[in-house]
Amino acid sequence: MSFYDFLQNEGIQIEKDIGEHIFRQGDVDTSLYFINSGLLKAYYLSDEGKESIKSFLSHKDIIGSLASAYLGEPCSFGLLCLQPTRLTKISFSALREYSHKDVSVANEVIDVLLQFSMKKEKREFEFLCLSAEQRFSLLVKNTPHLIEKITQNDLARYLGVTPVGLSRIKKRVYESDLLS
Amino acid sequence: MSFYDFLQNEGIQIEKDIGEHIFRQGDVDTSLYFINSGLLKAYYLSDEGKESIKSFLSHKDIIGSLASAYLGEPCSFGLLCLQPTRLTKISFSALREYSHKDVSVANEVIDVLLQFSMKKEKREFEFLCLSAEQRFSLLVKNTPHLIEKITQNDLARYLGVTPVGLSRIKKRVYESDLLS
DNA sequence: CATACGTTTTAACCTCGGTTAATGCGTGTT
DNA sequence: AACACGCATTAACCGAGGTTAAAACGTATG
Repeated sequence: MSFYDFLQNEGIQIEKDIGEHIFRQGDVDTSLYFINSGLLKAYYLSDEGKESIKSFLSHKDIIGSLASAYLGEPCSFGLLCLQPTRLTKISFSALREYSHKDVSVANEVIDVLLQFSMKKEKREFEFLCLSAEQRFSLLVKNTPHLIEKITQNDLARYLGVTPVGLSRIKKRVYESDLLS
Repeated sequence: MSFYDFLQNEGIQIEKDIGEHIFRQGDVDTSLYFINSGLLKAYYLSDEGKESIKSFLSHKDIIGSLASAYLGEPCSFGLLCLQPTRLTKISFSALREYSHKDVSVANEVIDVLLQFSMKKEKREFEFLCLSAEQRFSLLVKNTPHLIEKITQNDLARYLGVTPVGLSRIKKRVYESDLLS
């Protein structure tokens, strides 16, 4: 038994179109979602209406609200399709039950969580140690394909600046590129 | 068999004094450390000499470089004692071996990783969505005991501002508190 | 006591990014 | 073709925080 067998056996296939939500901020959703294809954004919405993007998700990513699945809290963020998306929905508690019975599934879950933790540590590092301009340049270097698929509004809200701010950053970066 | 049995049986007790390092940025260290007592800071040092503090660690926290333990990379941050500290050092790979043999240990590791992931997501949220002033106010509210133990220099580098900046933020916050 | 060292505050100046608003640029849609 | 709508850029103004340096505090240590 493996994690992917679990996905096959226990997962529910879901298809969503552009603009549709998987869940909304404030919902209780105790599922995890494995993305087969498409593109989504996980985003926070403040009381004042300011949107901030937590992450973009695509093929092979796994997403869900841990606080909701693990603690039963309402989701602190929403999950929205930017492209038509096929996902496999699984129950977090069912996965935990399997993990208690099956040591190899448990260890695959550990691997998933280790990958996830390292990803979050990397983002923490970027916010803590780098400027918005450095975060932008790094993103251009590391995931140029992603940048082509999303609007600059969304890219800005992912980097933690406004669209106006990102436009200025781009101008600075590309002008200094011309000199070198 | 439980995770704490593992700590007892396989762990090595370590004592360190103020100013001593557990490991330095750039080292390869494939251990995890359980903190019995004391206080540490995990911190990044940039090429230009700028320090940024990733986290403060104390009683019952677990720390280690995942990238180093899991992938064998050099540690991207260092770990330094701010108070005399007693730790239990365990081998990451030994823990992984135990997890492969013992389903209950594996599931405790899952719990540890879930807690860790939620902590990192919370910090991501704070950098992405909140101002330095809001992060400071939240820290005062949530962990007032920590603030008494560390210098304002370290607090600033944890919040992602300079000590000068934090001094201004404090002044603003306390002056607006007087009014209410 | 005197000195030295680290911490915190304050001040002056500057830079980056936020805000608002106007303009221009696609790309549908009717 | 005309219009509307969302996206991107630009400009003007503002504010938060960075930088540098000085001053005000401790609190060790000789």
